[in-house]
Amino acid sequence: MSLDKSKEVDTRTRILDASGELFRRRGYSGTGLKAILAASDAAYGSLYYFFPGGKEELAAATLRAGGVVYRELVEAFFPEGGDVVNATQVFFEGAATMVEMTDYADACPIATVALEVASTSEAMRQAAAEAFESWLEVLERRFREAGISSVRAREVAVEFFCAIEGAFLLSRTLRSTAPIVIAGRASSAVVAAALAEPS
Amino acid sequence: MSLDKSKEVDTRTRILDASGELFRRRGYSGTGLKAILAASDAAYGSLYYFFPGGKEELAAATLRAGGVVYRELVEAFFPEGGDVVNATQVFFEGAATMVEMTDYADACPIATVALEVASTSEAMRQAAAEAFESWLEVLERRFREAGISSVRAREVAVEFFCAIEGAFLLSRTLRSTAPIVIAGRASSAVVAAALAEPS
DNA sequence: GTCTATAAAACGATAGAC
DNA sequence: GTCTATCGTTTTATAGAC
Repeated sequence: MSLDKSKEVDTRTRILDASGELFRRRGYSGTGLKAILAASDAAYGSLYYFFPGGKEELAAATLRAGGVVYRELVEAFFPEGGDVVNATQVFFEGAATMVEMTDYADACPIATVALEVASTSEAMRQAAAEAFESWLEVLERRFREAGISSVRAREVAVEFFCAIEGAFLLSRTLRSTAPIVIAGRASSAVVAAALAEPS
Repeated sequence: MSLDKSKEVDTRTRILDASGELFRRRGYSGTGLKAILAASDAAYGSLYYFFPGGKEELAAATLRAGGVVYRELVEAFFPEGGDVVNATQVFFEGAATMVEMTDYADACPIATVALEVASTSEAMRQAAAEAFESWLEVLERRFREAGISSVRAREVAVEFFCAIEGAFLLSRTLRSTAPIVIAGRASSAVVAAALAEPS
């Protein structure tokens, strides 16, 4: 950490930013190290200095970084004590806007790589699992705080996750935001119904 | 077509079967042609004889074949005039069983490749989109026949799709069938609620 | 239709100078 | 910490015999 708050990002961060964008768009195997180095304006030497484990270690770190960014995004949309039904609706609307603005390129930072490596790399699978779990924990906590029972809060969080991830897949494949809009309406209705249940 | 119904499958079919399994488990870029040829006991010459466009044409054909198989699976679970609420429940239960039996390797035959190529190959993206659309059409028709309004039938079909695909992703990543069970209960409840709506 | 040999490029990874 | 040169392998694709 330097003392002055200079805005220049260090090489490690530039590599992680570039790999985050490329892995999410083209997948793990579809992204070459050369492309990452070109996009981050770095050299092979730097990559293997920061990530001695090579491509796999870089990808695991990229999954963790993407997991943190997205968890903070969920926390921003679901502030403590806020209206979880409205937050759900607004979250899906924001997701639809992001997907459309990036021409259906940027959706979930984890999903593509997670499906690729789930059966081939245990280290990467676990990094993806921890990212997903951290999102579910935030949602579950907010739903519980809003008055939903502990068991139902976890279930509603899982349903929320499945809805947005499935909608991302369908949206990017069909090149339409309609699935995200439909999944958003359905999810906010699910949250509202869970709130109305006897606790 | 030979006159006798011999059970030996032709080379083209063997290649498509092998690519279907490998692409779904390891993704498009993660699967080499050599692995496909080894698994199908075929030679380079045969592959380029049947698929002159190379890997991309093979993958597009594989996506179409997987789309047909899965559409027929949905049709088998949703027979004409059957109980769509129960069919939804049983479909998710069957999905959970399949995922568990294959040690979390086989879920959706399209999803992994669809996410990989959505932003990089228009031909493959369209093949995946047509597969997904064909599944949605079957579900939508069955929901309409069961008395759900036209607009709602499409929405419920999309919600069904998002739930199962999101659950597949989470299930394979966490190595747990719980997300599929939760998504199945939620989806059958959604179908039941749509049936109860005034048409 | 099938086979092998091989081209040509891209891949991940390493070594060693600075 | 960064850079380049390079190794060895793997990749997709083609050519030509059969």
